[in-house]
Amino acid sequence: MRISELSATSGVPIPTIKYYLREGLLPQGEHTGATRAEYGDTHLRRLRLIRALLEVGRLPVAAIGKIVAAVEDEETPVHRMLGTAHYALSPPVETDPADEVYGAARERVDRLIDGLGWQVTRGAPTRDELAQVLMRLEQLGRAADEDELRHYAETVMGLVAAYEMGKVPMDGPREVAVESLVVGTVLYGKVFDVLRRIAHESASARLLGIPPEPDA
Amino acid sequence: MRISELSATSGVPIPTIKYYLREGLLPQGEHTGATRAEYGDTHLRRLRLIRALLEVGRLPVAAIGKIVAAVEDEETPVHRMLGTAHYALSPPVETDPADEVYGAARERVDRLIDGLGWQVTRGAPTRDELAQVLMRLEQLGRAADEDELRHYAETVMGLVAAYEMGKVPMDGPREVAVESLVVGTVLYGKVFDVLRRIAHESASARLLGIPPEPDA
DNA sequence: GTTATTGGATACCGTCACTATCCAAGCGCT
DNA sequence: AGCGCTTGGATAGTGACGGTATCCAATAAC
Repeated sequence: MRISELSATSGVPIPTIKYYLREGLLPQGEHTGATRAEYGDTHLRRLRLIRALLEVGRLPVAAIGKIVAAVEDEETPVHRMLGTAHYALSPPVETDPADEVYGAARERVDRLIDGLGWQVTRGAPTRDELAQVLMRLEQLGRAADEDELRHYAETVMGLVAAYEMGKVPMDGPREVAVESLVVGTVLYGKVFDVLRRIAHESASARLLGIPPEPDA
Repeated sequence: MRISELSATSGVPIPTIKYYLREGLLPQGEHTGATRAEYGDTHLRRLRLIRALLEVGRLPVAAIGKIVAAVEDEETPVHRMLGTAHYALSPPVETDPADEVYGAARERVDRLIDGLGWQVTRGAPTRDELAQVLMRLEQLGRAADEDELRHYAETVMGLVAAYEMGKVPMDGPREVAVESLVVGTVLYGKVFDVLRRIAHESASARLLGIPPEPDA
């Protein structure tokens, strides 16, 4: 497959593909001459992954680059690789660590995780991410109830996560494992988010007694 | 409160506050003279809302503008207002409606919602949003199982949404209702998302038999 | 009267994800 | 061999977005 064909099949313009190649998101094609290179199914698949992470997950190109780098470095053990990929999904949280309000929120997060008995690194960026949101909620007068959080975490998220992780093929080739993990995290994350918003609309309509739309 | 004080208390730079005023995200202060205006708690609160939606929810400024406009237009009935706010939370999905693969995904979404008996407008952007994600999942060979989706939707999302909607004070002033709805949708959405990713890490560590970190 | 601040208008900036343009080197067809 | 078209590679430009920076005349406060 030449680049023009790759572009046609994927729907991604050639200059954009070149850009991804430059940024290292997409591996180089197999050179068959000074001005010719051959692309295969891996490239098509990778391209679809990139687009999904960009458009659905709204991940920055740099983060996708990190994920890809972790996959391609054969030295990295699998669990480190999964960690890298996973952490690249957290947007960098810029908060003054000396901020008191933030510190309190962060402590609540640590307590929550410890209380659940979950095995999560101290330095996980997700801890800060969650603390950040809890802080905002407090500032807006809608602080989250700690027991409620714990309840949702154990009855819902724990099960969901365990189920999803079970689907990741750990024994196959490493890039399959990461791709599976990342796709699961990002795309199913979106699925849950949208389902929740759809459910909101329905609940709202019911609550306000809005008559259902007649069938078109 | 003058603008400098508003800036100091909120941590938002003065030029940025001016920018929000220009864009209509923040209502004008009460003019007490040609070169003086007074800001109150409403402004501080609104400012925090804006920052939360921007930084946590990553909503575009234009979307926040729409939400604010819906609140401020007293003509709009409450359920319309909630709808506007809610729909502003969906990023515009640009997909060729003639695309066959997409059409199939969209049908699955409609079937799912009908099957659940949920009351959701035909034109809801969330339907397209979900269809889009399902399509991507298919393209990546990780198509969602329809029964599984239905299961999660009814046992988890339905309950969560009904619970959260119950917290929105419908009888108070309208802007309180919208703010509550929006904050709930966006910030708790993030809470769930992050909790899920944290749970993932824990599940992954367990699955791979990574020893827990010693306490620091 | 002097100094500092304000509201308001306008122009500019940095990041990000592309796009556009060029170019020389082939490839393939005649 | 001649010729047009595509390719890889390099470099520069673009448009959207969320701010910043600068200026200004009109005051308010001392």
